[in-house]
Amino acid sequence: MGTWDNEAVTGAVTSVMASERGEQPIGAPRAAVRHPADGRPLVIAVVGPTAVGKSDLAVALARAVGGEVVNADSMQLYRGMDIGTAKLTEAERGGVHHHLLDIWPVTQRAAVAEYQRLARTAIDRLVAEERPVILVGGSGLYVHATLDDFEFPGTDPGLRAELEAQLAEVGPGAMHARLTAADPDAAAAILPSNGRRIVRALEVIELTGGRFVATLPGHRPHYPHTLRLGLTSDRALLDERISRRVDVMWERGLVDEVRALEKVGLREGVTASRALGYKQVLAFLAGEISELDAREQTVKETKRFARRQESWFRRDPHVHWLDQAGDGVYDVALELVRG
RNA sequence: GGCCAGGUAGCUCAGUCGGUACGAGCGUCCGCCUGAAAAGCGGAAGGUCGGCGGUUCGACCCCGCCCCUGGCCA
Repeated sequence: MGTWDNEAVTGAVTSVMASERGEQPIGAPRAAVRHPADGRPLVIAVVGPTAVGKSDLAVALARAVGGEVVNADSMQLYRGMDIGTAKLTEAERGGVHHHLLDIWPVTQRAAVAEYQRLARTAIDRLVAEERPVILVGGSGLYVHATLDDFEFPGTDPGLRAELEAQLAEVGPGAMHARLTAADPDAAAAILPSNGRRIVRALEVIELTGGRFVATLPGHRPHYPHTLRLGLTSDRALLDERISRRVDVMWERGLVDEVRALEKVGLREGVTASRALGYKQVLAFLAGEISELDAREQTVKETKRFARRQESWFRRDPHVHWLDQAGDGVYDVALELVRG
């Protein structure tokens, strides 16, 4: 997210950056952010719902601490999806190096396990270079998979496609019955209506010959030197920010962006074509809904998404929550970072 | 002023030929989530059925009056 919809907190960013300017050259690591236990540079995570101000906080912290940002937003991984994902512009990144942005073509299906590998590789390298890491993003599963012990059992595209075809044919109920026969525990934990999860469970069971663990693992940190910051916001205020953000997306030319991406296969991209805003604009361009409907649905769906993000991050006991509207969020965050 | 349609959950609307509102979608709140996760799935809370009076053992459904909304006529 950019500063363009963050008037409320821009002042705070500026003040932090001003206080750092001169005494802290950008890019230089500083001893203060090392973890007291092992002396290694901190891995800072910034999480929270969409439009709370995560990206700006990340940049401010990175500058203050001489760190680099690693993206944990599933949709910002896509090349060309800029306006609709509120990706920070070069200028807004303020000279801070950002990793894992624009690495996938919109035709590529996203995969958490792949992201986990990439993110950990990036983090490990930065830590080895003695550089603090700021992991920012609202994709709960991605953050969880990166920061905590989390193993994925593997996948097989052919098998997956086959199971998905079967799901389309017989429906989730019948597939769930199969799951019950193969792995009663998994079946008990997955609702019969959730075709998606049933398919994945069947895939894993067939692939590994074992069982499918249908419950998320606990939050056992993979990196010992981690600080997790969560940004919250009053609901009404957040909803307002979301509406404004969508307005700005339209002003900035989201429709044209989608038109351009459509030419390089967005419509065929399993993951990217479902991204908030993009999905609705695609429907508009296909003549299925009006432009106004596309816009209103984007706002509505984004608000819904924000609720899901909140409930996702709420369960992580390691998160230190900060109210986005609170006085000097950035200073408070910085204090936490410096211990 | 007259006629017609309508006033049922926060919103849009179903519904009962009088017997405790089976409501639905959206919204709200909450939860689940192991290779699409900005995805996928589920649960809960909300209604004195416009107001008053009458008929009836019993009315949201019948009658009368009133109020409100939309349309038509004058």
